[in-house]
Amino acid sequence: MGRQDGSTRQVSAASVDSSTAPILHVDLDAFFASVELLDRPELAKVPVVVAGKSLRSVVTAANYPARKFGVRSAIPLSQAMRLCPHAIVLEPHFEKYRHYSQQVMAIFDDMTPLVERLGIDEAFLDVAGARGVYGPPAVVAELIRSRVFAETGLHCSVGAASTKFVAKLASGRAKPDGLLVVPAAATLDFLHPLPIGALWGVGAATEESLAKRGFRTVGDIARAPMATVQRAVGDASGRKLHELSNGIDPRPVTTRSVEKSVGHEVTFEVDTTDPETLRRELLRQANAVGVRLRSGGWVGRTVVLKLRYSDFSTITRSRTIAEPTDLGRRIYEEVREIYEGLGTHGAVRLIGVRVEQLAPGGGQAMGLWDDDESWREAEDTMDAVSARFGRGLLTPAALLKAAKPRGDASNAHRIEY
DNA sequence: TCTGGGGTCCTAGGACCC
DNA sequence: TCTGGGGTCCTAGGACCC
Repeated sequence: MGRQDGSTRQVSAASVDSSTAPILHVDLDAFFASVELLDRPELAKVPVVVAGKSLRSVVTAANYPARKFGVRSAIPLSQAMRLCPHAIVLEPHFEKYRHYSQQVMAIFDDMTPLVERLGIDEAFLDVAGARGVYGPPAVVAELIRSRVFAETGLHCSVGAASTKFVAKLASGRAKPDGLLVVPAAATLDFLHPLPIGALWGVGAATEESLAKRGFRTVGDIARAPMATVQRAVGDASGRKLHELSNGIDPRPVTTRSVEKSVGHEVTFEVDTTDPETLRRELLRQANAVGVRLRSGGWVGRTVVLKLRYSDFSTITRSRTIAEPTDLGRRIYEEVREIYEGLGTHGAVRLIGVRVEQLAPGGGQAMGLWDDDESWREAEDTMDAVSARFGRGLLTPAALLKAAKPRGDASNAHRIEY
């Protein structure tokens, strides 16, 4: 606490004028790891890593003791274990994370109607209108932080600023368990010393291409002519980076946009060339995508197959169909045809199915097969029915009975709902 | 023990239409 | 007198974010 940084300060709620910083970015600290530690408080002070149990998994979260060793999200678990051999590895429990996420988001919703969720563990809040009820932004921020801890046991950090971009940077600076207010007048002093990697949309590749042209800090970008930046990274990104560097970010806090695509993908434990394995996986994923389309009330027009080979090279092949669909069966047909059209190929590391160009729709028939996948399809169907009509109306057994009469495995069936 | 799974956005080329 | 330009859709790939 009490970090000093030019004209911005990590503050207690009362000590700084936050009235020009009404955009909050709230970010839960080491979220997955923190949730796991609620059940294992004895591990709080030792390095803890959350990662899947696959040999090929990557770190999904690391607590702060683990980060001291250089362990970060998205690095391979094997690398994490080299960096920190005594780290405790815990398996993720996504249901639990969703539960805590909902609890925290409900607190946000309680403070202001202008909440923009950003994934599972962060959100933007516009609290300009909350002043009359709760006070200025810094007070609202501290209220949120204390409520989140009191009601969930989780710590979060908050950045308060005049724009979304600066608020997000500020919350990162405030971590862990802090609040950083950047008043509007302090924005450029705060931004310009930062490395260009701090800019939204500047990852490893862009950073390198900008570094080659002599850009090191956000201030360097801000002072350059926009056209120079655009030549380096393209028109759209160039304009965006130049504007962000000058503190310009007019994006409002908006309550959730619509989905644009739905997909699933899986990395095999061992690379495979077996067409049967690949087809089976495509069928499973196509069904899962269909279930999610139907439960969301969407139909999609473009079906995408994704393959990653042993050497990590990745291809996508897509097809746009005339009649949008929400049927796993239909998606599978397309994706299988695309796959068959590829001809021979090397060993496959990852396979995925995605459906794009979503539009509202649905309520069509759902396909069922009389093959080995029928049980799974029936379960998926149940999920979709439940999502629409609530649980308890039909049992999977009753559904299967309707779909698969009297041991006759030769006919395909459909059920309408 | 090299590299997950969910996404969004942008670019670039070709087809096609006017 | 052999080649323009704008707009839109489709496809493939890549960067990036959480």
